[in-house]
Amino acid sequence: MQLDERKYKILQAIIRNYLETGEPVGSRTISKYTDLNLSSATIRNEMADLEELGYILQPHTSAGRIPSDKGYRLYVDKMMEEKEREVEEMKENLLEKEGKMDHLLKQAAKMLAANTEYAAMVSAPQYHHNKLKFIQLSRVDANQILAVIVVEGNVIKNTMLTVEEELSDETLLKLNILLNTHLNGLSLEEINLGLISAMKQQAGIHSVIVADVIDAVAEAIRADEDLEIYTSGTKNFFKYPELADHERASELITTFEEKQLLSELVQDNLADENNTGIQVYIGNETPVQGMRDCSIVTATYELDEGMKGTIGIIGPKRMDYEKVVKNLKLLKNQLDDLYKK
Amino acid sequence: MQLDERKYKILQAIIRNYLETGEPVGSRTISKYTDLNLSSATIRNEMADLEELGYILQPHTSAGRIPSDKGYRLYVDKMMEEKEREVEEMKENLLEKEGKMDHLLKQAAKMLAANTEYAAMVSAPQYHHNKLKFIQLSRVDANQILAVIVVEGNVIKNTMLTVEEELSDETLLKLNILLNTHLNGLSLEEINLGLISAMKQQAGIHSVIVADVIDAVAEAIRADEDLEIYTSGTKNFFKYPELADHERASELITTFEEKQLLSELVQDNLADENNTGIQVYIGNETPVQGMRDCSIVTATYELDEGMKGTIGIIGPKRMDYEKVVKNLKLLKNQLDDLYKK
DNA sequence: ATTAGCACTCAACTAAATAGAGTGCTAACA
DNA sequence: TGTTAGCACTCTATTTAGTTGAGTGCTAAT
Repeated sequence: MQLDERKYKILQAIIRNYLETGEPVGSRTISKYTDLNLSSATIRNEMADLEELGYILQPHTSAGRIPSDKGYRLYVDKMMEEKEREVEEMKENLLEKEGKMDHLLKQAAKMLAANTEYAAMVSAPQYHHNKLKFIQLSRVDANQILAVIVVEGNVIKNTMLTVEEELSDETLLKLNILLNTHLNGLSLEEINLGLISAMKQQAGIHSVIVADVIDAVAEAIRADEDLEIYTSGTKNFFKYPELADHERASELITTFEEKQLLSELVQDNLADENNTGIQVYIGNETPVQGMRDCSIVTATYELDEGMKGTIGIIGPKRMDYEKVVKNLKLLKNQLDDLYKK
Repeated sequence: MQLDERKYKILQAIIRNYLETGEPVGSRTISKYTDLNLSSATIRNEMADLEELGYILQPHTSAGRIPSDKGYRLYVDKMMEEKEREVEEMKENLLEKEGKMDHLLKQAAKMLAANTEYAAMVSAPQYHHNKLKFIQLSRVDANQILAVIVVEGNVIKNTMLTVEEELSDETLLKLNILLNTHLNGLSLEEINLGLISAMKQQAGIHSVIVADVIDAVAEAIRADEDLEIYTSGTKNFFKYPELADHERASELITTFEEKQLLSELVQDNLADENNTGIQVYIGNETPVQGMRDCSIVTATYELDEGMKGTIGIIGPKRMDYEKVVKNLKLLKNQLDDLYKK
């Protein structure tokens, strides 16, 4: 049996209707809803076929049909093609003031959640393949040295170092020069043991400081572990009865709050080199445990200098994919353009 | 009518029992539960009195009694006196590694939530009455200057300034000296308009940079707006049926997620000078809208150099106050001692 | 002052009845 | 051959009535 045009139209009608109501949809509804001018009996026959093909299923014998994951998948794939061009031009300016990055991203998450009425997440950009730009040691107290490390993309990291002996201005200057001449422009991979020991040798009795600074540098460049994820719109889970029973809601909200699992999702997304566009995970396709009853739609944005992050929407399987995709594309464009202006 | 010893014992028994079960408790239960050796009829009489006094109430005519806010209040006040000394000695070391502050606080929130089985919040310390310790301008790029500002308590703030003309090393050094000599050791209040204009004059054509730096300083010292609050244990709301119906849960979780209102709670708490210990808000006493059905228990911790923060538990009114107070005191002590070691 | 006893109340549960949405199948129709 | 009307059937959801049981207030006896 093949999925012909009419069958797809019926499937689409079922899905659209189910998206709205959240209730299983029956043959009579479709018969009236569509402009196919078919009786409910004919629809029933077609629905039996669609069920056999695995696109829809019945919660129980005498209920209407609901879309299966496979059904959603087909629908989404077709829809994505259509929407591709629609977003191209609508690049209004939603992001008011270019405040600090974290405020901005928090704001973005909030906006996404508000616009879509689903739960939203925004990951801070990951700094991949980054190079050291600048190091500065300054004396703050007699025994405290502040190390400021600036990495490509203007990521700044501060570390306070405690030193035993008091350092003279001259020594400090020397160390600054030593660090900058050796390390500037290098990536994490390029700072090898040979280089480090050479530097330590030159630093003489101050090699401890050099070691500390290098540790800090490593941490600043890596910055993997504290991948920040901003979430918003948790309450929207309650809008969809199929997610809102205690068991499920509790699990969902925990997953959403802990962010550990979301973080893995983001990592996967970013690791996938050829993933440039929108990613849709339906039901069991999701890599996130505890969100099997949801759909997740993500997009990857890229700032200047190879900083990549992920934005995403989490909602019921019957989410309004069109709206969600539109919103994500919009925000993705916003973020992509952010550093180009 | 007076609240005598016996009446209080019955009230206490009612509350204890209600804390456990969450169900209205009847006279017969109390008659057996306590060692007062009174019949249920007698208890009934006393309960009628207690209700008249406003300490307990009936959800409906033929149900048992539940504590009113006033009842909880009395119970908590008495309990607090008793528990005061008990915590004094138990200062185990729960906080493993002294990582960065934010990790530690996140951890603390998690631990609180896990231990108490309620929702927990931990605010990052506020830096009140803080003084400027150190300023450093460094050139990163041709047109980019990095300003590092260190405030008492080693709070560090970075700002990237973009400059029109390229600055020479010499100019930069001059500006550094200018800023440090004028501003170091001053608090926000002490940096007045006269001082600022004097500095601008000395800076000559570079007065724009001075202004920018001063703005950054103001922000660094204030740091009010981005009061960080870490939360954990949202899912615990679901453990208590009286909080878990959709309407309420949705509201609660939003409040908890948005943190705006929590932030106000923290501010109030910190502003209250003579609030050194544990604060308990029962039901309508809470300053946080949308948590009228909850109790909130908070404690204020204080790090070195006048940095204060708040930790708190949010749960149903029938929360296990004893456990909560114990846990909060413990964590408070941990945090208080953190910088003394 | 305390208590046993009784009539009364009311939420919560149970079981049966009913309604209604939806299906599959069959036979008739174009 | 594809479409449709019609009917018997299924199954959930809702309603209704009846039952249970915990708990109360009041009264009269101890």
